[in-house]
This record gives sequence, structure tokens and C-alpha cells, in this order.
Amino acid sequence: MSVEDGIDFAIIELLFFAYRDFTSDPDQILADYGFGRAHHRVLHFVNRRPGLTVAELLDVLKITKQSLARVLKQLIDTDHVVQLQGPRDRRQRELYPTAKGRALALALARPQSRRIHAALGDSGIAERTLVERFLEAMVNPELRAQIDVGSAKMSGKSHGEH
Amino acid sequence: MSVEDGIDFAIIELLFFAYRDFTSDPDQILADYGFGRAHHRVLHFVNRRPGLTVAELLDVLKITKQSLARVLKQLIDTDHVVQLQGPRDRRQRELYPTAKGRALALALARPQSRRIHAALGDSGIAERTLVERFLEAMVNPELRAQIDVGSAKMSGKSHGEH
DNA sequence: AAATTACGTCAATAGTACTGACATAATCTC
DNA sequence: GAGATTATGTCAGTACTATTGACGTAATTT
Repeated sequence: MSVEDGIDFAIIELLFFAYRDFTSDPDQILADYGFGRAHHRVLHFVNRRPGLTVAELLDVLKITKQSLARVLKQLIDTDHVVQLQGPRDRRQRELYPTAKGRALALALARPQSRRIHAALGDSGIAERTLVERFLEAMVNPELRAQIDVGSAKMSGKSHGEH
Repeated sequence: MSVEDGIDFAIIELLFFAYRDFTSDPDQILADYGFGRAHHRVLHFVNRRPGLTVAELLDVLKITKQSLARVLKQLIDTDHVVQLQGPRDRRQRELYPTAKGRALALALARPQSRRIHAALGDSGIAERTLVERFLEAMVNPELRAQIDVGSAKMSGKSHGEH
């Protein structure tokens, strides 16, 4: 079996290899911009959750304010992200992607999406929800609220307020 | 749909969250040893492929010799890994885990394996091979030779060699 | 004998992360 | 309204992981 000593080495290793190559696609593109993976992650979530605050972003990325600072500043300086004062609470800064930012986020996501699509096809998995369910179950239960898979989760009506 | 602009944002994001939490388990343990993720990766592969050479390890990890050097040296100095002169080619150094190294590799793998097991259960996926097939398909084709899932690949009846 | 290979090491640099401390402005609480 | 708390920004110092380039040694190949 692929399980030795009761340890599932097979999937542990496959996750490493899959993630290694999954991140290698955007890395190529990022290098042209002088950006790294940290920029990618920030841009991705700003694009996916426009209007999210700095505090929310820190919580999703699980990094510190100081780590975010440099990366976010560069994205703002290069006109990929803008900050707007929060409407309800003026201390907050809501983060939005610019058109340029959305374009880059899309360019970075494209090869990753292609890889996923090909993998779903190659592996002959009819039900994409199987993969989604497994990956979601891998996330810490108390952090699953961070996931926003669109209608995938509460398909049908209202994936309303969090 | 979870697919916007033809991009599979759902699985892209789920991979990020799943991997983030998947690596957080061993990170806790590694901190006690003054080790980081790089040590984990090296120890993992030395444990899984005892006798592998430095060049092979570099190829699997996709890092440079210089990056490996410090990490490997620390693992050797702390008696987690030993180097033996290659039997056929005495220039090569075959890497083996010590008992101590195997114990640590196992301790690091345990929580990850538990998480995977729980996720397979929670997501109600009867066929673990579905997940394995998807993850394997995510790896660059030319690098799939690096994967050694033990008997998992040829288990029972053939979904045989690619 | 000369070229190549496998490995080790030195120096310099970059990207991402951390802790701790401090500042400012806005909001909340009493 | 005064004071506490919150959201954000910033400075200083440090750690880990990674890079490129260069050089050395021993073993193997040509």
C-alpha cells in the first residue's frame, strides 16, 4: 500500500509536487514585473474580494502587517491596487484592483486554471465537486469561512453576507 | 458558477487554502528544532528515497546546490541524515536518514496524514485514487517520473503505466 | 593527459517573513 | 468630552530560504 507506518505518504508527496508545479506557472510571469509570490497572493485576493480591508487581507494570508506593507505598497505604487477610505469606518482602507491589476490577476490565473482544467480531464474525474470537497476539507474548519467559492457552496439561493 | 472569465478561481483558491493549512501542522514542530520548511522537505525525501544522491535531491526539490547546502549540513550536524560514499561512483554522496531522522520525518508526516485522512472521510470520497489521480495530473508531465507513490500506482488492477 | 562530473564552499544579494515599538487618525465607551 | 480602543502605517532589527557567480577537489570518462 501507499500507506506505510499508517502514514499517507503518497498524498503528502503528491500535494508537494502538485503545488510546486502549480505555483511555477505564475512565477514566470511575476518575474517580468519584478514581483514575487507575495504580490501574487495579495493581488489575487484583492481581485477576488474587491473592497476587502487590510485587516481582512492579513487574516486570509496569515501574515503580519509588516510583511504585507512592502508588497502592498509596491502594488499601489505600480497602479495595480488602489485604497479607498472605508465608507462606514473611515479608519479602514478598502482595497480594489485597478483595470491594470485585474488584467495581471487574470494573466496569472490563466495558466493555473489551464493546468487544473487539464488535470481534471486527464484524471477522468467527472465530478469536479469531488476535488473541491476534498480540498475544502483539508482547510482548518475554523478557517473555512474564508473560502468563498461563489455559488459552489450554497448553490441555489443567496451566498449572501458572511 | 465558480468559473468566471473562464478561470477556475474556485480550485485555484482552494489549493492555496488547503496547502496553507497543510504546511502549518509540521511548521509548529519544526520550530522546536530550529528548522524550517526547507529542512522538512529535505528530510522527507531522504527518508522516502534512502540512498538518493545530492544531484537527485536537487532535481526533486528544484532548488540550487547552494540553497541545499546549509539545510543539508544542519541535518547532518544534528544527526538526522548521514552521507555515504556512492558504491558505484565514489564522487556521489548517498543520503540516508538516521533513526533520529526517520523519527522526525514520521512525526512531521503524522499530522499531515491525519489531516488527509480526515479530509477524505469528511468529503465522503470513497475512492482515494480519485484524489491521487487529480494531484498527479497537476504535476508537469516530464516531472511525473519523480513521483514514487509506491505500489499505489500499480495497485490491484492497473490504471497502469502512463 | 585532458575534459567532464559530483560535490562542497565562499561571497554577495534578494524576497518573504518575523517581533517589537511607536505614530496617527477615527471610533467607541463611560 | 476625555480616555480607551481600533485600523492602519512605519521604523528598526533579524531570520530563513532562495538566487547567481566563482572556485576547488576528487573521481570518472574520453
